[in-house]
Amino acid sequence: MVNIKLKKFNLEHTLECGQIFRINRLEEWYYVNAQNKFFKIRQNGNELEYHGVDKKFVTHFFSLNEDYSKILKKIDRDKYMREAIERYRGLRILRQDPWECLISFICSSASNIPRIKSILNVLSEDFGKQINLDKVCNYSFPIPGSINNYKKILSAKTGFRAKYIFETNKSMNIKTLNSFRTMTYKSAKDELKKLNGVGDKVADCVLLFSLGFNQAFPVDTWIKKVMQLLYFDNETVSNEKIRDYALNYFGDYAGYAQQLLFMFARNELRTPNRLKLWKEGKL
DNA sequence: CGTCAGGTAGCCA
DNA sequence: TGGCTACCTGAC
Repeated sequence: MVNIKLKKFNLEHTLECGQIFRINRLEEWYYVNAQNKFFKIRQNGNELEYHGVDKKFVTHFFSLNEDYSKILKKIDRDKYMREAIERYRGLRILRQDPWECLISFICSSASNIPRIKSILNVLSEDFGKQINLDKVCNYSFPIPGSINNYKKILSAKTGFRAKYIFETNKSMNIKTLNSFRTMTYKSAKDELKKLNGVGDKVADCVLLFSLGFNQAFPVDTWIKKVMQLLYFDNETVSNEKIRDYALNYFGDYAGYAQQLLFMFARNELRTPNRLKLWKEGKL
């Protein structure tokens, strides 16, 4: 059991903001597959209850040892961010396993969440190890080197991503991934982008969600829309320009700003019209 | 049936 | 650099 103020952590926002795919909600419990673990966790006010992992794991995995107030203070730059913070307060960046995160986001390109989930589950069933919790059967994410059957990868409905997964499985390992942690943001990103199937967006996701680069600012379609509207007078600008602007504007914790804005844009401003109305204060 | 979805590689100016 | 387009697949 962990006690943490609701204002400083929100399990639902943290797990449902798209940074992790292998989660399942069953009534008030979240069943989570991550880092070789299969555990369940729920939040009741200021209390976190969990089975299958210990306090040390939970504290680390959910970044509970980060100074949340300090982070919010740094990104709270304007009325837009303030509103995103108010609505999704308690959202934290997870500390995921870099390998699992890398493969997951390679799978995410030009896809959607249900499909990504399905691919990752099939890959785990085919190449991972069985783990049980409460008689619920599940599979750990396959370790580097073990996703080595191209036909099986393809039959997980990975499509054109199959070759990226197959190649990455051959060339990448945990040690190399971990060595990126001590590099500069730019060097680490360049290294990741050497992998086929890894571009700016996927690299930034891996850097932010698993390698500790809190300044990484993944630019996807939602972030692009909301950033253009709020900070570029609704003009079309390149992803690179958006990223540079965000890094400069939000600073060391730009990644937290990205997640909050992403949630806000995706959940509440689905249509461009709503987005515009919101900016004009008419929502 | 076309379009589109949390992108990227490859090609060309 | 900047601007295309094809790419697996499945849900509208």
